[in-house]
Amino acid sequence: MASMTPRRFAPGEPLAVLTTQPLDGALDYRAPEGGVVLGAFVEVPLGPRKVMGVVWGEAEGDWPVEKLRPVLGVLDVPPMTPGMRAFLERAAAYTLTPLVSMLRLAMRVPGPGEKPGKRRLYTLGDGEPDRVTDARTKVLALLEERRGDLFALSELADLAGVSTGVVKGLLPSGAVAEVEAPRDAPYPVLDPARPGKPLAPDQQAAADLLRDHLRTGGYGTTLLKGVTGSGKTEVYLEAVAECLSEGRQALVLLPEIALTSEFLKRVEARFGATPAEWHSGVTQAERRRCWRMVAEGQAKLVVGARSSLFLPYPRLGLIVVDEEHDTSYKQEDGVLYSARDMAVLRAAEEGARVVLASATPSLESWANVEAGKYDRLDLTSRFGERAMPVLRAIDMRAETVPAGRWISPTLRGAIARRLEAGEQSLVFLNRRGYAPVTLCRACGQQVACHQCDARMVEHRFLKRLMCHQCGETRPMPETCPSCGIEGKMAPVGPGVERMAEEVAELFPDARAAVLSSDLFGSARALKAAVEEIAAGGADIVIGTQLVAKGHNFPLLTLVGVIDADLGLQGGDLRAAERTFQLMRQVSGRAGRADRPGEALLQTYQPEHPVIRAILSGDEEGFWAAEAAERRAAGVPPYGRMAGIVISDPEASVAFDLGNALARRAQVLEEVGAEVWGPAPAPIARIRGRHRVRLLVKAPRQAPIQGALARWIGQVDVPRSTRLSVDIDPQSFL
DNA sequence: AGCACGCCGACT
DNA sequence: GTCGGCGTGCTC
Repeated sequence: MASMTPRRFAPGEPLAVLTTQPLDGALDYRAPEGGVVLGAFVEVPLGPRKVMGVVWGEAEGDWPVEKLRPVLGVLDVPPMTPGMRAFLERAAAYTLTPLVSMLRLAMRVPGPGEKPGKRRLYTLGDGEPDRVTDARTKVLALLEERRGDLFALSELADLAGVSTGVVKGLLPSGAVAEVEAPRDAPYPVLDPARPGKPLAPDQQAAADLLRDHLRTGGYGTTLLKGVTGSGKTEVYLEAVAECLSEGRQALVLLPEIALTSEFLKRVEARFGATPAEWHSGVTQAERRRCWRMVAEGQAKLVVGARSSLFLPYPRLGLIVVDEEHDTSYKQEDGVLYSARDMAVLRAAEEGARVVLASATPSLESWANVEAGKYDRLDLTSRFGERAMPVLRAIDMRAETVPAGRWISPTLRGAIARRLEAGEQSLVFLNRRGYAPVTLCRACGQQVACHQCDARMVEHRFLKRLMCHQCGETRPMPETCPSCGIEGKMAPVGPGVERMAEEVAELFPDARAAVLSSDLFGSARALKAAVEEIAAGGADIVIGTQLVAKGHNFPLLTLVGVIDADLGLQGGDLRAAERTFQLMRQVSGRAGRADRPGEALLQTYQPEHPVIRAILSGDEEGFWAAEAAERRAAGVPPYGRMAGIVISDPEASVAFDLGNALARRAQVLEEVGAEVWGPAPAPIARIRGRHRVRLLVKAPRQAPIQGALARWIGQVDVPRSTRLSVDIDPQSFL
């Protein structure tokens, strides 16, 4: 393991280098002058170019030794550890992803090999610009919004959508400041010995157990389950503290960037300093610093998105996956992986502990506990004796709601009572935009996206129609695109923006606020809005599932769910689980110490088992029933599945390949797997590419990856065609 | 991924 | 004749 002296290649000795170029595997080179160790980050010649790679092992030997070119140079960063290399290989094998794609995830950092010298970075200055132009305003607005961040020149120009000249032009007036930043400064030291918040008895017991696990050492996974407000964070921060005091590194994964700043504050309160941060919103300068300090073992705690699993920790002791059930942990484009599963894989390679935290764990984790693979810790008392909200269904069949309206008289009355009492209400609808469908009252046609097999969604706030598949927008049409008749386009169905309109009509004197991801340009703007609402800046909040994710609204005592049945449609394998989790999460937003909350679910099927399980709060019962159903059907987590999506500009090309695969399913049947399809994917066209899907279902213990690789290896994929394999798919689009 | 090579159709 | 479209193949 890590204690062994690494294999050293003498100058001129052949070795294999894995580059980030999309080649099949590693290429052979000669070790440079001075030699090189296994795992070293190197620069090698590839054709006319210089590319980065990692010394991966002994030479492959399939290329004439006399033709080998020497490694150009060794980068000034610690070599990749054996644990990291093993993790990338296992992750590649598990997800059926080329190893080089995995390596790319691990090397997504600007200039890892550059010497840590000084560089010029740019930030907001205190001067006023001598002249104001559109381009200048863009730059200043960006810097204003991201006050405190340091940008590289080209990065700043890129993000603002201007040329570098614009930024330079703002320097003399002092509106933009140039700073000579020492590159890659170490992070402030976190102090695990600082006293934490006093813990309730059940929190203390859980924290003690997690600390014990870390002291014992070795891999293991614990499911930390606790209702909203039960103090899961305080508990796992104790595990982080133990990890830090042992001199090992810890990683906390959060499902959404918008949650990081609040979390960073809690870390600072606990450990006296802010940890390293890694997600898509972090600047290049900061990414470089983080990557390097992690590699050197100086960054002890990283808070980040799923990609922070691929940072080069030399001494990883703990990975926390907060809100482990969250679907955004599944990467749905590019490399398809589940950060929750990869966290377990990485920890197993590093001999680290995993804590999966959630109020509503995934059925996968629940089943792993049942199977004895994971430990389970429960936090039962709600913090400050906060009671769980009262949950009730509103039977929509018994309510009278006019056409084009969705708030029932019962819900309306409940909101009115909260208004009188000076308390907040949340109107929840998991649908962005104004209306999900726009149709022509003359010909009945719905407006569809040109590029995708999907309806355009009206976003009245943007005054445009938007495709939720490809993001394309176009102006709201006056005349029907199908029949050309004017003035007959009509919105059908509710979205949050339309709910805001209804709320304004029903409660004209109330202050209403809409929280939907597309209404905020940045995580910062969203956070500011959330904070204002939490402080009492609105009486009625209208929100999408964004509001279910960990934000706290202390004044909120009522949650009204407009359509509790929404998630149950579509027949997705996880529809019941998702609805159950979402409803519990969103209901958990209501209530506070001195006033219990209430959650009202508008439903047309109050007798549906899922709705009844949500209302009764019988979680274990729900899971047991859901588990029994999945076991009987042989689907995850009690069976393996893989989704194969074939896409091509030509529908027939995609179908031909799908049929060719279906005909050669013998190799899959040999391991007990079945193939379904090909069939048009649920979204049959995205960005002009026709999509065909096959589903593979196999028993839980079947060696599915090898069989899939052999199966797909039998066919030739045309250049224009893309074939992706999704092991353990979460959504079936 | 890049980048060169090369094989066909519209120009000087 | 030859400029340049982008399909095909190669990189140790």
